[in-house]
Order: sequence, then structure tokens, then C-alpha cells
Amino acid sequence: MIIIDYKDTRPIYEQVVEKFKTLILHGALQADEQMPSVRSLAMELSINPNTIQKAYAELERQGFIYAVKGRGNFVSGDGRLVEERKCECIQKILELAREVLEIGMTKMELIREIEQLQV
Amino acid sequence: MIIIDYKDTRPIYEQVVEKFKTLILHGALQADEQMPSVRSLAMELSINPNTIQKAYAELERQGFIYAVKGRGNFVSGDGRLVEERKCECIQKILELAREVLEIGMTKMELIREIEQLQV
DNA sequence: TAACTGTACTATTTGTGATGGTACACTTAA
DNA sequence: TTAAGTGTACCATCACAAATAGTACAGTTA
Repeated sequence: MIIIDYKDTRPIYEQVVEKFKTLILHGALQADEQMPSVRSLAMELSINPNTIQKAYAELERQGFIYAVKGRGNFVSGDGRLVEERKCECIQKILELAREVLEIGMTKMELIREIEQLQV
Repeated sequence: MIIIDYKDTRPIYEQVVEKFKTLILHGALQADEQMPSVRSLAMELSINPNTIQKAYAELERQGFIYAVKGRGNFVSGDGRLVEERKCECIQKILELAREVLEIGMTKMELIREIEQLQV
């Protein structure tokens, strides 16, 4: 379900956060579905439970999951999260687009690239 | 010429690398133009010369500048760098585009955003 | 009650970024 | 020839974040 890339320079907890955000936004994890427990996921990934705890705390801070003491962590069903992520992506895309246009690419070429994109 | 953003979480040397890459790619720094010396730039930015040295070493590794012992660092005139940067940007853009399309945006909407972009 | 859950600590290790300082080889201009 | 400026290569040190290791406690559930 989650794979850690040790070649990735980003910290482990950040990779875990990203992976779960993607799974939730894509609907692979449904609203109110239970997340793997801190201890079991740590065991599965062969890392420390504290690292998962840190990732879950961050996911909760960002509104992707909610915690219930003694029961577990669960996926939040907040629909606004998708919209927020869309905005983030668009911002980044436009920033990169601005740069690539500044160094000589045309809007036509860029748009052509996107049109040809397979999803 | 170069400004360090201490709110930026990225390391200083990385910011310096990025800034110079942009200046070179945009032609603000011409081929064979002399870079500020390690010591003078460090003085100007109130940081350690070793940090600038690290940034310059990275810029040289990536082919943006070349060093001449005793004389200084100079901008490389390699035209392929612009093409390489374009490819990098496109890759990132397509990656983000793929994500934003997967979570519900349409190609039309995305292309519209780029069309409206002011450069 | 036992086994699971989250949570909160503390201590420690590790790696990277950054600093401070020294030294040496090279180039250039006085 | 000399002095000042260049890059470069070290070393020691500090600061900080990431990650580990371990313990403890409170809540839930079968």
C-alpha cells in the first residue's frame, strides 16, 4: 500500500504523508475508512512507530484524517480537500509554465504537450 | 543580484544555485562572464565562503559555470542547458497535470488556465 | 481482563547544513 | 619580484531535523 523510497531525499514521514494524501484524494481510501494503526504500519514498513505517528499527526493537521483515542485513525470525508489540492497543483503548474515560457517555449508547444498527455 | 530567503526551508547553497541557474538561463549572465568571487559574494550575502563554494561546485557539476584556478568562475556558454531545463520543466508540469486530471479537472479547464497566463 | 488503539514523553544517534579557520596553488597587476 | 586576489581543500565545530529506541498512560473492544 505504501512504499518508502530511500533514494528520495525527502524525510520518510513526509513521503508517508504524500502517499496517503494521494490515496485519499483519489478515493482509494474512502471516508471514515480506518487507517492502518501506527504500530502495524511501522512494523510493515520496518520503521519506527514514532515516524508514522508524526506522519499521521501531519495528516490530521491538514484535515485528511481524524484520530479517535483507543480506536484508531480514520479518513476524513472533507470534499474541500480535493478543491484545495487542485488549486495547489494549478499554482505549481502555472509557476513552471511561466518559467518555461520565459526561456523560449511557446504557449502552443506547451498546450500541445498537455493535449497529448495520456491519463 | 542574489537574495537569500531565510523563510525558505531549502538550504542556502541550494537557493544560490537556483538563482544563478535562472540568471544564466535567462541570459542575464552572458557566456564567459565572470561570476562574483567566492569570498566577495559571501561577504555581500553575509554568509560563509564555504557555502558559496559549495553552490559553485554544484553549478560547475551541472555545467552552468567553469572554474579557472587563480582567476575565477565563469559562465559556461552551453546552449544545451536551456533545452535541458525546458525538458525538466515539462516533465514536472506533465506530472502535476496528470495528478490534477486524475482528481477531476478537465484538460479544457487546464489549458484555459495556461492560455490566460500572463508572461 | 487482555489485546489492541492513540498519545506523550525522554534520550540518543545520525546526517546535513552552515560556520570558522587555515593552508596552498595559481593568476594578475603593481 | 611581490602583494593581492582568485579557487580549492581541508578540519573542527555547532545547530538542527530526522529517525530510532524505549517507556508509560489512557481509551476501546472483544
